[in-house]
Amino acid sequence: MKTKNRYKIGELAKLTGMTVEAIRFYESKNLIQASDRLPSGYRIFNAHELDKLWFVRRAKAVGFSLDEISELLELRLHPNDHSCQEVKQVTADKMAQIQEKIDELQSIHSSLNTLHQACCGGPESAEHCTILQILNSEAKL
Amino acid sequence: MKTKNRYKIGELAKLTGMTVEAIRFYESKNLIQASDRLPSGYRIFNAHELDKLWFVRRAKAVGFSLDEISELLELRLHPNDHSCQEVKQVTADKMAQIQEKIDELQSIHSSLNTLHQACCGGPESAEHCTILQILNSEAKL
DNA sequence: ATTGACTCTATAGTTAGCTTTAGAGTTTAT
DNA sequence: ATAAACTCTAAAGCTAACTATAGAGTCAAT
Repeated sequence: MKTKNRYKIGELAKLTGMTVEAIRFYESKNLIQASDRLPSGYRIFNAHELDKLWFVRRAKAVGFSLDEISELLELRLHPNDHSCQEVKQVTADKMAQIQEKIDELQSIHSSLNTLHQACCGGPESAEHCTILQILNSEAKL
Repeated sequence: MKTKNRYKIGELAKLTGMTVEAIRFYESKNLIQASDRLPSGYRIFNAHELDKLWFVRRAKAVGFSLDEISELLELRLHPNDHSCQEVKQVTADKMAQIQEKIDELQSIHSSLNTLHQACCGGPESAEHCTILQILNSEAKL
């Protein structure tokens, strides 16, 4: 089964839940590129660009700016050592940054969970009553 | 050892790495509150407000809006079932949302790691060369 | 063949989250 | 006691990331 490979901008919008205008905006920022144009000027996008749009959505949801997303999308192995060193460096930096975000999210998640459990008569309900108090008391462990 | 409990706005700024103006802005949005004012009008913040500022910083870094952060900060157990149900609901929703973010971050992290390893002669360097290709190939596993 | 849905470019407007500016008073270190 | 550093309010300005508007052309279904 072959997957479709020519999408008009409105189709992309429906598939990704973005607006047509947002997609044109991302194109103007070079996050994606129309793979073709009809004689009328209509943009045509291929499946690869659709994948990129999904990536943009996901990366945005976790707090990356469009500039950072652009950097991630442009990361690619090249067959020479110069760019290889660059990729090693950038990936290492980004991974560290992402790991920090994961850690933050996990501690917020765990605080929310404590709050959730303490609801309606959990054993901690007397001592802990806000996210901050939980974050602080957990930090002391 | 008692921890300090009266901070002027400039001290908070130094401690948290925020600007004085940003802190006043957060106060204007009710994310934090001055616990006191000097006769001169100078704001005085206590240690609890300092903790809140740190929370704001961390939550912002993982993509929460100030409105969402405000919601999280206001979450607290109350001694009646009505608000308890609300807290249960809100915490459950936020936890699910956070878990999604963690999953996104982990898949991006793992793609970056593959890219990182493939650099300079890793075994995958021939097949995979961008984040997207890695994300896609991993999705197929 | 025509009409309704879609797309184009260009430009202006919007919202969130700050930053800057201006002018005036306050604190603190010498 | 005075100057440097800090703080105040109010209002305007800025950047990122869109959204909306206008006017014109295009496509698809009847």
